[in-house]
Amino acid sequence: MTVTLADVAARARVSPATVSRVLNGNYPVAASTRERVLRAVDELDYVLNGPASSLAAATSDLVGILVNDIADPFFGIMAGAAQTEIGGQEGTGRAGGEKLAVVCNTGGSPERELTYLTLLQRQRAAAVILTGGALEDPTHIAAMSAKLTKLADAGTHVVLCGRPPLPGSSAVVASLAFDNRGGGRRLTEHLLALGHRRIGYVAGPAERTTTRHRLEGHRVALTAAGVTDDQGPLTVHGPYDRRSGYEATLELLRRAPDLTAVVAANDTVALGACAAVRDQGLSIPGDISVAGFDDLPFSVDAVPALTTVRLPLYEAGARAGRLAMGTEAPPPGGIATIAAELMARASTAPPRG
Amino acid sequence: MTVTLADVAARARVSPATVSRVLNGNYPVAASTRERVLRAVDELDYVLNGPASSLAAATSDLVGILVNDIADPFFGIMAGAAQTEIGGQEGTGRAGGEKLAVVCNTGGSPERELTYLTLLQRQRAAAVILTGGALEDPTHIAAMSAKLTKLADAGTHVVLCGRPPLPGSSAVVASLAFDNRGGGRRLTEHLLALGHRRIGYVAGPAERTTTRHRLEGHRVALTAAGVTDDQGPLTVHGPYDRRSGYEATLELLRRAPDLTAVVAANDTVALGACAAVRDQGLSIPGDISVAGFDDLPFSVDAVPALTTVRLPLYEAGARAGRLAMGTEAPPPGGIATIAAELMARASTAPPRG
DNA sequence: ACAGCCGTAGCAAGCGCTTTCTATAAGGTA
DNA sequence: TACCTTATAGAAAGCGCTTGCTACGGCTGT
Repeated sequence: MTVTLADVAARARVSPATVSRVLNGNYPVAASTRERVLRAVDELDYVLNGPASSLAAATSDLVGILVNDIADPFFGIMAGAAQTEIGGQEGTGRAGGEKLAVVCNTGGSPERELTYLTLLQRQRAAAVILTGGALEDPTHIAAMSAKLTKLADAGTHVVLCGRPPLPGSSAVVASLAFDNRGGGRRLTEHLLALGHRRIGYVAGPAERTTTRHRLEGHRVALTAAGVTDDQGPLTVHGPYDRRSGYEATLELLRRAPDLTAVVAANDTVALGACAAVRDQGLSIPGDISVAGFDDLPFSVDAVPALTTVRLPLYEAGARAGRLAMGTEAPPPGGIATIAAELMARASTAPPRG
Repeated sequence: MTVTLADVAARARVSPATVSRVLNGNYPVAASTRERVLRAVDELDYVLNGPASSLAAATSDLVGILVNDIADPFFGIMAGAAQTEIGGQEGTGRAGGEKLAVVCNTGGSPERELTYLTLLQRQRAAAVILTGGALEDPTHIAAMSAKLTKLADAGTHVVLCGRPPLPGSSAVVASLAFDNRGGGRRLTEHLLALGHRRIGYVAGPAERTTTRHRLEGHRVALTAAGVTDDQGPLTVHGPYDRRSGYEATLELLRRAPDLTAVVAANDTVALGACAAVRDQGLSIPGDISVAGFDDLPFSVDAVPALTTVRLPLYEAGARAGRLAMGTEAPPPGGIATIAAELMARASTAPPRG
């Protein structure tokens, strides 16, 4: 029923060892022999048994990419870039670095994150890329550190992309972190420069690094401008989705009717915020300025075009992919910070009057 | 270094067979023994060797989900739903149906599609879900049919989601196809009912089933309304992205200055179309009505809210996941068509004058 | 009280491949 | 011509797990 290496060997009149070597291309095989083997492979339509191969070689060609929300382009772009870098590298033959880059959706759940890591560990994955913000729960951080250390010890490359280095396993992983703090700061500085003083902030889930860093940047800017007073009430937390932006903005408008600007945790949230502002009969940016974060592709097409902070998601994902493959040297100390650039567009303007 | 089953067995003072059975829970083991084994597993921090397990059992817990573009929420939503259905099913213990649901990004490339299928075949995947439109190239169809048949023969469940049944391997796979034709027809009927007669169409790539079906629906509606004449010139093909919508719309406007409506291949394309219309100094829907397809989450937030055709992406993905798991009975004949619902919103209105 | 069962656990044979070590045939050198 | 490289192929020992079959107490039934 199933064609095995031995079948191919028999047909090519060589030993199984030779077939294996032809397929893996890591040992000299005479050209004529190789050709005979390759022909047999084709004729029998042979497909390597991955598990058997992985078991014998004690390695696998699986690369896992963990994302918090696969339906969010923020992750899709990074994951796609990484996958391209990993899967598309080979052009010559059938043999060689055929990696299976796969993305796993944790849905933001710490349990699923750990579960996926265990599953990948089971498979003896060649590499693992963790994307997006991390949870700041101490228990979970400890569990993750332990897990990642174990993975790294087993030879799995671990790369963090868009996620700050994890305390406790710093040495074993490469980390590409976005400058969320700096981006957040510049965004709010932009608003302050326009003259805004009453600025609402729709933050992401409280326990995520991304959320905290962006918010910190925001506050740093505010403090530097001396707008420190009534801070608490003008910040609302919620998930990174459209609906959260909508509801939080309504809430902010209720709390502070004199609001002149809303900064959202990301572009998706900003879209919800825009909808809320409009549904209140207010105009953007005439009555309220709105800003996002990430600069996802749709942001430039929003009406009005969304002021936001551009993160080089594709480039970061690609680099993470290369790091995972060992194609690119890790940054000094294993840690690199990726710049975030302010994109001032039409959704922000000086406050009325 | 690495902890193996035998180590656990030794520590628990049982045979390896017993440990295996405890872990797999498919054979009676006395409660006291089980507990002893479980304790040893914990103490040694044992992680099953996936490849070895798969090899011995001749099955794997990998489920592959192929998508054309991972950065597109259209696929993200379906894939996420499927993954939830597959990965999230187990709540009780550590053992049992722990499947590793992973998504693979083909980027729309037929080679990569085949490559991923081979890779999954290597891993003896438990199931494979193919999402989104298929390429209509005969060579590729034949290759896919052969591959999928082989996969199915090897015991892999094959499910198509948002993709019409493949000729030649009909019996081996379950197929959930969207009613793209019907949706396309109803959308254009809506525009016709509003009074539009000069309707431009920004189609997707010519060789995809999705593209063809939506376009066919459009033409059926047009023909039924007697608007058959100058059809060709009012259709432009391009990729399923924002930019294509922008450029194609500019082109359409150039070709037919009397255009009163533009139908886009999907919502993302529609967003580009809207941008183009606006950049020409025209208003939506005052001067030009614009419609999309898919009803992605952002469509309702567009300004004006986008008229589109709603596809139950989440439900379809979840169902595909269940089909792949064997949790749900396949539809009669293995084929189900999923309804598409018109969502008439503010981006379409009667033509001026 | 003895045969026959049921419930558990162990033995041992692989699963299909990789890889170390060994064998052999050329080819080169003295 | 005899000996030593070099290039290439084969033999065989696992990799760590699953599972069919066997073994062995303790019960039940008559």
